[in-house]
Amino acid sequence: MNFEIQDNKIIVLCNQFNPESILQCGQVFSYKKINDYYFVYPKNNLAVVYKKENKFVIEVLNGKIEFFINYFDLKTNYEEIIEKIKLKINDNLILKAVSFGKGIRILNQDCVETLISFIFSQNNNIKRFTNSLDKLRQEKGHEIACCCSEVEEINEILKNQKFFSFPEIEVLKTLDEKYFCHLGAGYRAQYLALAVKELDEFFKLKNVETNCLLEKLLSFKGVGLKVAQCVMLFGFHKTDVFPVDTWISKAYLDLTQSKNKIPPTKISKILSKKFGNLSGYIQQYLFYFKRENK
DNA sequence: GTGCAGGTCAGCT
DNA sequence: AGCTGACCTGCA
Repeated sequence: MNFEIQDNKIIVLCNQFNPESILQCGQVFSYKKINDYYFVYPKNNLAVVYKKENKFVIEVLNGKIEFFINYFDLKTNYEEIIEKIKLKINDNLILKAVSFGKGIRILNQDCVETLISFIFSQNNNIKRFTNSLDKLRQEKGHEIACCCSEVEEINEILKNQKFFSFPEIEVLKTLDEKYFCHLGAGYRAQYLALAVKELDEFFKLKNVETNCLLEKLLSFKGVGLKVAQCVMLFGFHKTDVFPVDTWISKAYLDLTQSKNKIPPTKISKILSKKFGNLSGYIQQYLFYFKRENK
């Protein structure tokens, strides 16, 4: 077993779990690191992750234990995935990236939250659009109530720190272009306004096959291949896609030791064909490695 | 001040 | 199909 449950806490027993790399590897924006505590607030849930007696603990402050077991993908054996990667790949850079990103897991995030977040992210800087997302939560979500932690330092932090839920679909549907402009979305505001109108239909796309899902996502204005694949990987756990952003483009040049620019669509095609359903995992390792070692 | 940022679209060949 | 320029705007 990868974990055990004690009251409202999940004690992580496997090695392949590191909150730093999980949260920093580019898949998620709904977290905050305060001192050595990682607060995560997907949808309307709240948990704090920290180290205790050499083990990581996920303390659930609001929400169900089951929700966070699924969220952190704790039932998947990442040792096995890494073994498969090592068997299949002999490339030095990728092996280095895998060892650097030890403890990365692909979260099971809400597809709506992922879609909205990644539309915000296009051609934007992280600071700016995470501010926009925080503002969206504050204004259209609600404050997440939380129970007392067993750690006194966490209770101290919670005195001054509020966390807000991601707005419900019913609320998102009412937001217009003007509102998204007010959040600082810039020209993406119209994309967001169009997207929220289709959320009822979008939400039903679970269990839809990869190609069909991709087609649907690309039909949204403002969703290109990169955002579509991020939503597929992070919001639908489709691990057979390889999102290519600026970091992966750079990593690909290292990988092939070439200096000519190659179109992202082409890179994505080549890499997903090569790595199959290991693509998503390898993408995360490469992204994290390249961004942390600029 | 000014150049950029986890891409995408429209308008070309 | 494949390439190119324009794009909101807060932050460094």
